[in-house]
Amino acid sequence: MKKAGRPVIPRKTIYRLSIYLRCLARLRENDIGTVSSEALAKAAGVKPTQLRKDLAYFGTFGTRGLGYDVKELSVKISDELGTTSLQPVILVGVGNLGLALVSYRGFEKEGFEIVAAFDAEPNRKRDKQIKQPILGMDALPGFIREHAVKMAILSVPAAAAQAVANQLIESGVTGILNFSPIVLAVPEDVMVNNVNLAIELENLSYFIHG
Amino acid sequence: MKKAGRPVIPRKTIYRLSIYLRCLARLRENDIGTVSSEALAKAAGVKPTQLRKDLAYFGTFGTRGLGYDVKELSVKISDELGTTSLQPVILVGVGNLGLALVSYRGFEKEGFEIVAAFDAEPNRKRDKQIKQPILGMDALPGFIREHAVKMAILSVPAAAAQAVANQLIESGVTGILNFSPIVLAVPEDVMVNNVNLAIELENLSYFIHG
DNA sequence: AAGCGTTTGTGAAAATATTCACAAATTTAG
DNA sequence: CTAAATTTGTGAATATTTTCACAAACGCTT
Ligand SMILES: NC(=O)c1ccc[n+]([C@@H]2O[C@H](COP(=O)([O-])OP(=O)(O)OC[C@H]3O[C@@H](n4cnc5c(N)ncnc54)[C@H](O)[C@@H]3O)[C@@H](O)[C@H]2O)c1
Ligand SMILES: NC(=O)c1ccc[n+]([C@@H]2O[C@H](COP(=O)([O-])OP(=O)(O)OC[C@H]3O[C@@H](n4cnc5c(N)ncnc54)[C@H](O)[C@@H]3O)[C@@H](O)[C@H]2O)c1
Repeated sequence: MKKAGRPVIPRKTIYRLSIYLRCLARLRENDIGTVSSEALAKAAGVKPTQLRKDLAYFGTFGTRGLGYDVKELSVKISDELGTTSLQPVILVGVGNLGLALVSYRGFEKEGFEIVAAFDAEPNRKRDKQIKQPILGMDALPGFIREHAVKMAILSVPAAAAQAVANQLIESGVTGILNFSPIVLAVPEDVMVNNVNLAIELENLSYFIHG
Repeated sequence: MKKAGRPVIPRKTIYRLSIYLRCLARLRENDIGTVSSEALAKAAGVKPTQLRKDLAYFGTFGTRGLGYDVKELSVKISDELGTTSLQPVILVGVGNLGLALVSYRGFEKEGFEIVAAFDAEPNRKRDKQIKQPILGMDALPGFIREHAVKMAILSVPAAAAQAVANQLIESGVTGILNFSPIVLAVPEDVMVNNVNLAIELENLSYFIHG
């Protein structure tokens, strides 16, 4: 679960490293060679000391008096996050949301590729204009094992989510990005990241009202 | 920004209250009248003490020896979150993702209604089978003011996100659910919740690999 | 090559968040 | 009605995360 022989890096730090990586990418696009912790932190929406502390968990990359080399820091963070090679991901549930996700071309440049989609009714969905194959659920276990897929996006209705999650885990998936509005019960060696849009709205609503 | 005259409730607690509310809803569907902190915490994926501590921020609702009344606790949490009345939300950017969100019928039962959608090219989108009107960006400021809209879902391309956010804020929006993969710069009385799917995948990837 | 200005890296301190431990309240069984 | 069994609510203890404060390191200018 954790990188062996290395300090345990807090979950929140890992999350922020992803943000830094995206800010650095934009600096690179603008041909900016070096950046100070102050400038990068501002772009990422955090405090400079937090940025430096985050980086300190896995190395020292800056030059005092100057700042960080944009390209070098990008590579170091990528290395740490393990996003240097393209990772295969599958998606289950090609409905309204699933289709939008499968069509999205933005994941590839961030290191992920949705290699196949699965649905209980694959034939109804086959006419869609997407490059991935849409397969039936019977093909799921074989595909996962054959392609050594470790991550899945789950966008089926809430009522089906736990059952589908069980199938995924059974076949070897250990990371699930769950869009259905329920809390999945999973073994502790499986990690679930929930994206619950109603909760995000509710949260916003609470904090913006007096 | 905060509820006046009440204790400050941590952001993470507010987030979990939303989760408890959804677990309670499912208990209600199953006609379960009371629940212990242990059972509810298990359903929500947290520890019982944390659940009790979270509730303690804004009241005491349980009966010792018995647990919580499911219906009563639901109402109390809803009250606290302010989700007792339907809130209007607008969406800007009716592309692949935006269309899925606008079509989604699940928000209403959670207290939110997407009342209108906006796009730079509304006419190209008008053939879609959705109940909301799709309007041009020129109609945005008027609509926001007229309907006193406070929250917006932003699903435009990254390159347009900051400019659109500025327009929203200018017109009176104070809460933005941002799907574009950039960090928005906003005044401090405006709150942004980011949903960045690539980061969620990256995060999963980190923790599942050894 | 010396001095100045800048910016990093990091222990220590402060702030937050979680968990523990247990008294108090209440139900249930007898 | 009493005693045993539960389960809450919460102060105190831990753990985690963020922020502070400043010495050390480096580039740049002269
Ligand atoms: N669409 C949104 O904007 C949105 C927003 C928030 C949350 N969600 C959640 O995301 C999930 C998907 O939403 P949606 O709007 O795309 O729903 P949808 O009904 O459009 O699509 C669900 C898809 O899952 C497939 N499916 C159903 N049972 C299955 C099973 N057992 N195995 C495999 N596939 C199965 C269906 O055939 C369908 O294609 C839901 O849980 C929903 O609550 C969606
Ligand atoms: N589709 C996905 O699954 C997905 C996943 C992760 C992130 N995102 C992010 O969500 C956002 C939307 O993604 P998408 O796939 O729906 O993109 P899209 O290109 O399909 O849709 C974008 C829509 O925004 C409209 N638009 C463009 N500029 C505008 C402006 N200035 N004002 C108003 N409307 C404007 C376009 O007309 C289009 O309808 C992007 O930022 C993308 O990076 C999408």
